[in-house]
Amino acid sequence: MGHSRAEKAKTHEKIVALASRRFREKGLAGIGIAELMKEAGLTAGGFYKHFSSRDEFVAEAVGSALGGWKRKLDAAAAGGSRVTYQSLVDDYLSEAHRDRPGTGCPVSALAGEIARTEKQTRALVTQEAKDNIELLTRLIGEEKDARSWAILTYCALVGAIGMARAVSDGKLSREMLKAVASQLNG
Amino acid sequence: MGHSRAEKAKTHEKIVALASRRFREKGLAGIGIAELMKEAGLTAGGFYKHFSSRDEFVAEAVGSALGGWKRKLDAAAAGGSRVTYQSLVDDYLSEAHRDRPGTGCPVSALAGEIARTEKQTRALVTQEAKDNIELLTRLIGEEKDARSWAILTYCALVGAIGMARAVSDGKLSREMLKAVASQLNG
DNA sequence: ATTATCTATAGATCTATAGATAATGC
DNA sequence: ATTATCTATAGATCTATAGATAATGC
Repeated sequence: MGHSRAEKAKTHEKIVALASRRFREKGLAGIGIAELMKEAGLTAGGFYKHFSSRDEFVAEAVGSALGGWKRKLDAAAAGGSRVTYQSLVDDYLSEAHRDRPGTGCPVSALAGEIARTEKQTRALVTQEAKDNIELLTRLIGEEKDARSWAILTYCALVGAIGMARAVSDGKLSREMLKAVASQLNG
Repeated sequence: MGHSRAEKAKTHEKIVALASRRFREKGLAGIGIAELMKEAGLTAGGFYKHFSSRDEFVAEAVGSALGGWKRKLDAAAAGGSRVTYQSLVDDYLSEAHRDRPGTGCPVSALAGEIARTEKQTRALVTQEAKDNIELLTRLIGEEKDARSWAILTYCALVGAIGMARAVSDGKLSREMLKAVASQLNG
């Protein structure tokens, strides 16, 4: 029975981090509180001392997934390794990203389900979309319809990973990733 | 208590058609058998005389949604009203389509969840994707990378509708539909 | 006689809560 | 004394099945 307030904060963070991964892997309805708490090494009963309801919890976990993804992008952009439009497109459309939804872009994994959640969660995705479109617009640079092309890029990336995960034909899946990357990188 | 074999077939079709719509609206896990049967004017008990399990039923309902969507496209292509690349893009990216997932493209509504189903259902989506890519390739015509651009188009369409439904900002949602349409139509 | 649907219910699972236990922190 | 977690459980819901009812179809 862990106990100090500091430990409670750690426990809280651990549950949310685990959920942000599992929800991306199994869907927002694909895993229950009991299973999540068990995986976190806890019992189900303690859950409601951390979260007031499942819905509020889902919103926090999705927020954490979005925040983590954004931090990943920002860190890459800030770090020595220069992020370019092309490197971003290529990394996003990699087979590694396709095969690891749990640590990948939360929007591509959950957009369909998020569209059906209450406004609170959708507002988080809205901010994420705005940030990503602005980042892409900056990376594209000069051209006068840069923002418009950035939006096409973002939608194509999200759609391509979603489709590449949904089809059962590995060859078609790879072709999709390659074709979208090559057309975007032009 | 309806009764003849002909009526049973009708009942079967009615349940599947309703489910193909509700699943697109509420997600594959968003509605249960009891509620579906009630909406169809039946009781839950009869369900398993029509389907051997929920999973098999979901596969059939998704198949029906995909088949219906394909028939819609084929009918439009065959009918007097000429389908062009541009008309297809514009119709797909309409606000009407965004706001009516139940009768819209099943892939944009369910790709994320289908990626997590067994192979049977994913094989259906694979065929749908192949057909749609070929249709788009034909519509694009001459250019030597027509197929590659068709794949980009398909992924962008699916991604744009998914994103436009997920964000809570109506202005951003509309901007996405417009931007993707204008970039694709060149 | 057969069978399509209905009534009733078993058994599993899921969210949520109440109260017990064992730490922390005044 | 307070509180973080655990044990136990209520109540709802969900999939699936067994047996009854009321039609069809030989």
